[in-house]
Amino acid sequence: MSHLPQISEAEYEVMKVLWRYAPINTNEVTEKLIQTTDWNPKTIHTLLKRLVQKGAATYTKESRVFIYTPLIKEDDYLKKENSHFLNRFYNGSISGMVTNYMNSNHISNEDLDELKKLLFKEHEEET
Amino acid sequence: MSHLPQISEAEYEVMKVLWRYAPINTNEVTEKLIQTTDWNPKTIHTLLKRLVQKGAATYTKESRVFIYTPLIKEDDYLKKENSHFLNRFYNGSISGMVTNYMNSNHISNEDLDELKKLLFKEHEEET
DNA sequence: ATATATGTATTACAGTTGTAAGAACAGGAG
DNA sequence: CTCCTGTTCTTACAACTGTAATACATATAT
Repeated sequence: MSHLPQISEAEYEVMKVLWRYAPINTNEVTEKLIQTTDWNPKTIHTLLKRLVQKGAATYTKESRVFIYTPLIKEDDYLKKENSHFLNRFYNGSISGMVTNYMNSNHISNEDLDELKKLLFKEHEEET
Repeated sequence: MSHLPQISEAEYEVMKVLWRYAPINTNEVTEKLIQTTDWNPKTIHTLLKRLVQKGAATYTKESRVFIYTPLIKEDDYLKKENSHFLNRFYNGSISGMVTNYMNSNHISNEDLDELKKLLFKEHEEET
């Protein structure tokens, strides 16, 4: 998978649609996105085109219509963004991030329980 | 504190120096940064200037030399970036982020222990 | 065959960012 | 008082982004 292209924030919104619904054509992508954004369809077309240029997605032609498929995996991309974020702000330490988050933001009980479950599971695996 | 200015990645590196060492003059900032980056001093000067323009920092003149001080708090900024990151990639859920991280990246034992400590503490407080 | 409509391709344009170079200015040396 | 040197200020410029508008091409209906 060599190295992932850099995807802007708006482009990422488009990628989320591709990851969830691909193969999906231009109009369908547009429909999905105008439900969650206020973007002009032309804008969405531009973003799709840029994603193809960057190698993040590709398409096949179904007569005159383009049908898009992502070329990079969501997990790989998230992994990259995680690392980048943690390195930038927390010197790579996820516990540093969680510490700061728990101190500065309100953490919901659901989130807290979920975290505990995660760690208990991990703990059992180790034992 | 109204709303925090948007700080680019390179500018953030400069802010870290200001947060740690302010009040600090141009040359001192430059010295610190050329140890950790390969930036030209001119580049650092530009970044300092942009931070002032954006309202992220300010300076006083000591004869011809500028002495910088941050105007925004590191914690506030981190909090903003945390939220932004979690909303963008994990729908605001920190447990989602930790889940993904634990599945995709190797987590060190130190980090894991640290996380557990954090959660146990929180747990005791609740009980 | 041709017009129409609907998709795609090209072009636009300002703001941000990375990365500096060059110009201008002021304080200290002589 | 003048010049040098170190500081700051102005300008540069391309890539990336957000946000589209306009132009072009082609499948389908008539």
